[in-house]
Amino acid sequence: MAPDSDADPEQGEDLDLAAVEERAAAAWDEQGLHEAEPEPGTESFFATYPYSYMNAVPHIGHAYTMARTDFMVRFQRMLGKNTLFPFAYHVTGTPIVAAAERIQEGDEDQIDQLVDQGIPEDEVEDFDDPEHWIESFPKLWQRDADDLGLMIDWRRDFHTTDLNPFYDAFVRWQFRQLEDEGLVRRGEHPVVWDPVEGSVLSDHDRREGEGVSPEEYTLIKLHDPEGDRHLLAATLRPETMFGQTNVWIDPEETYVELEHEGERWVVAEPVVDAFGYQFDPIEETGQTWTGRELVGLRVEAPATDRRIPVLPGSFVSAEVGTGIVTSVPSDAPDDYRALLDLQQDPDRMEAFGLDPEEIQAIEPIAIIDTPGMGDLPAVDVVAERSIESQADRQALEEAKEEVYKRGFYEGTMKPELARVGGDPVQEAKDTVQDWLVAEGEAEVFYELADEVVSRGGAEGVVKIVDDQWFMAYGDEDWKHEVHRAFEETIDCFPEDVEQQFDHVVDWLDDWACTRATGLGTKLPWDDQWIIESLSDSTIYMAYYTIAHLLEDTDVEADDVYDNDELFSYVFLGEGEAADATKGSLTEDRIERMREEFLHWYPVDFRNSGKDLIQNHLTFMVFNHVALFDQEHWPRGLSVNGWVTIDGEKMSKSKGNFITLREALDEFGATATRLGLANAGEGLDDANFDREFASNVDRRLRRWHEQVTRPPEHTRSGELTSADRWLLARLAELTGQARQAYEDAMFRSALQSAFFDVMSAWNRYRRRALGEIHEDVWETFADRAIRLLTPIVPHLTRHAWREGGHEGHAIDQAFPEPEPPEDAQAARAAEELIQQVIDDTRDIEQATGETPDEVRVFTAPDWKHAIVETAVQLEDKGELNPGSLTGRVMQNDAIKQHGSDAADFAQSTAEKLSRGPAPSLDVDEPAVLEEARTFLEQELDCTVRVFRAGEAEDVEDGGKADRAEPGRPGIYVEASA
RNA sequence: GCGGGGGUCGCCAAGCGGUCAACGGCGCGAGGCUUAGGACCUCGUCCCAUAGGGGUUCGCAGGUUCGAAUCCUGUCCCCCGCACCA
Repeated sequence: MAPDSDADPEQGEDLDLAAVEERAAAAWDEQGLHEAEPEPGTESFFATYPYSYMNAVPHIGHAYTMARTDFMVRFQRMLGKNTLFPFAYHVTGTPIVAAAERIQEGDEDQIDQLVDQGIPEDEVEDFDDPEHWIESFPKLWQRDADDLGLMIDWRRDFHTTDLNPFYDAFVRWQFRQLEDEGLVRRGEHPVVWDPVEGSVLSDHDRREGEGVSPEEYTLIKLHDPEGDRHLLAATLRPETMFGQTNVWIDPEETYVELEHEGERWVVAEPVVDAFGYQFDPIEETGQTWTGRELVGLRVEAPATDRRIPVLPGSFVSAEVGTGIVTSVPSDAPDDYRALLDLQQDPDRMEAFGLDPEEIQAIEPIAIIDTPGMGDLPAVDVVAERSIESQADRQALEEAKEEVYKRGFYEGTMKPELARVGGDPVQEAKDTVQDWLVAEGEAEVFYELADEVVSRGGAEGVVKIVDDQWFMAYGDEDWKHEVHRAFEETIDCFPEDVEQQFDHVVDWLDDWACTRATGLGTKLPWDDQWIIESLSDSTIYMAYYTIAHLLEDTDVEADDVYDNDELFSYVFLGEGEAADATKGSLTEDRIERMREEFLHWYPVDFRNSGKDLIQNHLTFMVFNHVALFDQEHWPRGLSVNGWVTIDGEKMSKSKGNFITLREALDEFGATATRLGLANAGEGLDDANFDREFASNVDRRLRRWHEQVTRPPEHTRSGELTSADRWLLARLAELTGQARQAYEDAMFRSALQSAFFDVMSAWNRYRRRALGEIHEDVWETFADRAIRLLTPIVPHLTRHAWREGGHEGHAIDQAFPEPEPPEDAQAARAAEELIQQVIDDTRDIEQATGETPDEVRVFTAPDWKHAIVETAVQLEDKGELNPGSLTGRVMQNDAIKQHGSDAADFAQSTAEKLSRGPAPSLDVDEPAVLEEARTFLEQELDCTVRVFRAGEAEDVEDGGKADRAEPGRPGIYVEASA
């Protein structure tokens, strides 16, 4: 299409937005607008959006985040920067594989999901192969992103995992680098395990228990000296071990003996399997007991110097922990209530052969000080809540919650306790656990907080793997460098999130960075592991700079694979290009990559949803800091909230889930973009208002008409005060819009660039009585188009060309404010006019009369003189009623007004100390006289303007005396 | 509990020491335009008021200040995160 062939085929017709969008997209394509090439000597702006996972099409939330990135890119382009906005496809991990499996199985839910996303039913079966997802979804993303008008350079796209040998090579290089720096470490890790499949049971493979993860228990070894074995009691609160008074077992349960590394352990029978996954080797000795048989045993408990008895507790369940509970009646309501139950039941004691005297003697031991609670919180809470029995499960759960929370977060250990006396409970917990484990008095054990069932129907268990790889994000030196990056190189949008990042950096610990299953890149030095999805995507923005020079070129993958010299040279400047040359990979080509990287890097703006603060965005900074020179650390991180639809959270069940495709089909690109800009800004959840998106169309048409069609009545020559006012206002709005765009506050930008510009224009047209100055209109149209271009580029391109300009709106410079020289006076004049209108309307409203004639009396010179003096005094900080009165009374022209002058001085001094001074450089009579016709139109009556003191012959109702600078006296004459 | 962010005129939402009865949008009311409706434009939309004013407001209670929606303290409530999940 020739550049001019679209010159307004529908001029005079209704604006056909869809056609406008289509032509703009075609023209940009033709122009190669989206294809970013390094331009030496030009400042670059590299913006990215975290590539999305290719198991679904983009929805309106993705669109929000992507559009914001695009707004910024286009704005920066208009500032003259060379911009790059690339995109890629994330396919690492298990979801795609799992979903493909479900299609194979004919899973209806999964099929429906695909159909809901717009996949034709007869194509659904093709999605039984993960690679089909990887081929299909990127196309849909590309289609929708293009239709939304994102300025993406698709030549640089790619997908992750070893299905893409080039990216695979890049990630392998990255991990070898990290490994060299000692930042990838190996350790133990509890995982949820599918015992049937013999593999990790990831969230996506679960039928039940999504999101459930292992909980850490401490197994306390309660030594039975008689039998030289240990009863293993499971607890979440090892720090309370100082308060043990007894042990609870379920008398109806079977207990078995296990042997592990020479020790004999006793646990309830149902938990034996779980032990098999966490303790290796472990064997059953064949010895078993009923719980009843264990009652009365006396065991030695760690952290106490007493032998404590094993007692029957009906609340004990083998479903939780080990079926053995160590009893801390001071802090555990369950334990205390069970103790009371037993103590109050002589028959039961007798039935179990217990000595009532001994049982009665058991008392809770105070171990924790909690502000606002007694020494024995469990005792207090059981009494307060009148809990009558250990069988009252719900009341006890609530009581436990209350006591645990308060104790854990606010309590401190009693000072007399060994090792942890005086410590906060939160710290003591770890201290005691470490101590007991080190002494061999306890073991760590994991259990699932809730049931997990695999899609195959197997019940998930916890398994300890001992060869898990971690990113060492817990490393203090590394954290320190990351903090420095936030201080020195990174700007956060909005600024507040920097504190959140700091916090995340502080609490972040080592991150399990490999998985046993799913798609991904194999860990280079241990290929049974696959690098997980958050770890293979931390520095890939660098890969964008060269992706198009590797993929879909004649470069052979083999020449890149494990060619670490290549990446080290391109990204780090290490070595020489010649070192990395290999086969198809020529030195020229390598230099070209280096040039691209140096031109584009670092990332200037990375925009994502706020959910990525605590993982991806932080990881990204960690990895950049570890690998790159400081000059290539990220520069800008931008975060936005979630998108709600018409004020409600988007969800499939509510039926308000909108894909980007649906939005585009319903509203078109322009209204969708405007709706997204209007949806929100900052961290708050944004609201995509469908009504706005469909109604904004009308506003756009009107906008379009006004910026493209010259007004009917124009004039030229001298500028009037109305003209100057509009120019001043446009300058002001330009400044505001510019600042808002810079800060990624796009709703504010839209407010200034669109709504406020239009409302200023409306006022101007009335104010100018329909006689529009042709230069002013030109300026208005030019500003309106440019200011809005980052948000609705299709429409502004069209408007720009209709205005007879060459090229694209997007190629124009973003305007500078450039206020006219007399802007201040122009605005003050307009304020004066509006003041008269407002005051008159107030009077009308108060009196209920409709005026026939309004007489406006401007303040006399002597009042101006007083205000002027007041301003001078204020500037010197000497303004008060006395000083002002004294000063002005030295002036004979003022003094002759006697007490009127004194009173006015008094009130002026008071007013100025509170608010701003009225503008004194307005020739009020002239301004009002010039605006008289306008005033008459607005007030719908005759308006006459007088200088105070020059109108003795008209009735002024005493209002002429009221006149003040900036606030003329007004007399309303009404018939009726 | 910890970290972050909030509670503003029916709804959404700006403001974050004086220019604030408090921007803007939606909704609602009135007028203009129009054959009518819609769209558009204007005015109004806490209470009182026949003169541009007064009163009471910005979760609640105190406080600092000549002056507070804005600062401080306390208190109640809401949202997000506290991970190994993409």
